[in-house]
Amino acid sequence: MANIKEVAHHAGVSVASVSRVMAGHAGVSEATRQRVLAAVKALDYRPDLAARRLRSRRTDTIGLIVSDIRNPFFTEVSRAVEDVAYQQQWRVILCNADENPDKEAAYLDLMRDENVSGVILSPTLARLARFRPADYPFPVVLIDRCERDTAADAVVLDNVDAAYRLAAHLIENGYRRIGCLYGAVSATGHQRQEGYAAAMAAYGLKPQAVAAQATIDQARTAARNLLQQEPRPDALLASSGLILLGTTEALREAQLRFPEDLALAGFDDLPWTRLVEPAITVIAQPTDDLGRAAIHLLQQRIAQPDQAVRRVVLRGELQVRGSSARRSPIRTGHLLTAM
Amino acid sequence: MANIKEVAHHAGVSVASVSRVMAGHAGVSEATRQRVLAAVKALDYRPDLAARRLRSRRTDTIGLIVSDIRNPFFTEVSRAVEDVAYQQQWRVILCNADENPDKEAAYLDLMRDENVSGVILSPTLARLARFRPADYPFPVVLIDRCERDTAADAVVLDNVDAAYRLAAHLIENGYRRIGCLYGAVSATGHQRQEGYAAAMAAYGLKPQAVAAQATIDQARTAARNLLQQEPRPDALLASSGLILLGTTEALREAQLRFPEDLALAGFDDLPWTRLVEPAITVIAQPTDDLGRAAIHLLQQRIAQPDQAVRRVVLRGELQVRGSSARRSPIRTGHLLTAM
DNA sequence: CAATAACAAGTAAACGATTACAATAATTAT
DNA sequence: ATAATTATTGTAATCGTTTACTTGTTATTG
Repeated sequence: MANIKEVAHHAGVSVASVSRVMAGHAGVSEATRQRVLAAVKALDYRPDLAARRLRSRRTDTIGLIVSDIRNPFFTEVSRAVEDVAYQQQWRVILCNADENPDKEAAYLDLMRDENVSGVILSPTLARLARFRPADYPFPVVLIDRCERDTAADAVVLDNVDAAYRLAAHLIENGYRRIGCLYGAVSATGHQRQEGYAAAMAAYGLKPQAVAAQATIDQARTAARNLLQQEPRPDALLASSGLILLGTTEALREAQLRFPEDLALAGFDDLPWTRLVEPAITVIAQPTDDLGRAAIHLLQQRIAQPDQAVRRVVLRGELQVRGSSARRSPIRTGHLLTAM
Repeated sequence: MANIKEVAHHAGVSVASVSRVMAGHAGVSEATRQRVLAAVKALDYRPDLAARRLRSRRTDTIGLIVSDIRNPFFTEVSRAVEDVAYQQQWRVILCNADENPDKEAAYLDLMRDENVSGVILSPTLARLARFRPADYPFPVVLIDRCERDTAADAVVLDNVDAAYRLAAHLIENGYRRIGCLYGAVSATGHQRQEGYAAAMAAYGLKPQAVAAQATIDQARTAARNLLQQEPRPDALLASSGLILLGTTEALREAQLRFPEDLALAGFDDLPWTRLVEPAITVIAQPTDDLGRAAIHLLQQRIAQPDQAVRRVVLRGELQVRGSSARRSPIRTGHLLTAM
């Protein structure tokens, strides 16, 4: 592979001129620009990124640390992030921390080693609790998870609001003993549980929330337990796509039909929620917007390290489907007038 | 951040010794090793990767180019690849080529710029047709797609065999007019169609295959068309998870029940295939093994550039479920005796 | 027309590691 | 005890860029 010296020699100019042309800098005449470009083409020259990064001290690389790319929510988000990044000639290093604080720490160290320009992070509960941007040698934008008092750039769903609306929808459709399965290991799960509890309280109902790991298997087990309760819940709210999946499996297993035996609703508008019969009522998350907003925030922070901290809060969209269909009119009517 | 010089000075040794200790090379006494380690700790030193890569001319980075990470098959594979890679201190650059040859070419150029140690590639049809490892400045391992005569390292499913078994299963369960929806843009789709056609031929049945883009929307449209045919197929075989999803949507839309109105079977054992009722018969792909095998092949190729070309062929596992349940005994008995 | 500004192009010093080679010290062999 | 060998350590060149600074030209201005 040709290097900058050979190109310079071939074009009859100095290496500085070649560098300037490659970087698109001003201060180079059209004539030399053309000669350089010709030489570049003739020699099939491409600047060496390692050398460039060493000298310029910038990598144009960002880290994306999520819990697990197999979680459809993160799959979508990462795709959005990568699309924007590559369009702007940035590289993305994707890492799966598996909600494991040690792994998360290891990946953050790796980001330091790579001298990344910035990181988009979906933090574990432990890290989020004491998160301060100043503790990191690079800009960080949080996604999906953020507490009310977190002083950091972040892009999140309004989880409390979304869960509130989802629970309120169930209540208004006549359900009373609504159980909630929420993710124990993330701030998001807690906030959704909070929104659910608030809705229950607003309608004078007793909440019954059960924490579960955000995996299909754990959710299935947790749902099984909830279904053993006496009296059995008449509706179930799942705080994420994976938990909804596990919960639905538990219902199938117990041969319970929705909405006849109990209603079902959850988060994340995944294709399969429209395939089961009846289709499942969900809160759709704007994953694409979320990913794009995150990388844009990051870019702005990189450009202006001292700008004020920003938080982008996105609204989830309630998709009403058959799984939460209105209950027998007798009870429903009663509630609606009581409101 | 401290650099190697400062560490050397702090430890009272030369930079060479520090470098040797960091690289874990032999030829350094235990005494100096300890002094260096102490200095490293004291100064919180981490070697600069850009400098190391520039000088050593190796990046310990691999590229992973797939069509779309949102395709669950690739989501799983990439997760497996990343797990193995990070364990060995390698970096992964993930790229989505969207079955677009131009994008694919752009990403391969990027791999060259990054001077990657190797690439794991799921090639477009166009590239695969004239694929020669020697055309690339880095080792390449193909995944998911590979022709019989491709002279390159590859890890693939035995697609023809898997599709044959899936089709044979339908036939043996009494179905006759079996339609096949296969991915038009990938070698995999074609091979699965081939296996399907072979099975149909073996049983003296007329194949009816329809090509579709491997997206949910396109598959739904294609399935609609197939369902319009007279006489209507009595079974449908979908050549990938996404196509199966779109096909299932089309069935729901047309209010057709499986297996009563027609049987259904496909590829990829995704969680939702067990959630619909009845559950769907599928070929499960060993995505984890596939990812691991790919990165291991790549490592061996990097270590021994001249070793013989290898192909790893994995077997899909048939998961029989309700969607392909045996048809009315009259016809079935007839066929089984005829075998 | 001289003085000054504006612009183009070149020179050479970084950036922070690795590594070939030389030099020295410590062992072992004779 | 000396030579030969081996194990450590240090010196300095090198990887391929970017960029501050210098020099040389050309255009502008009073």
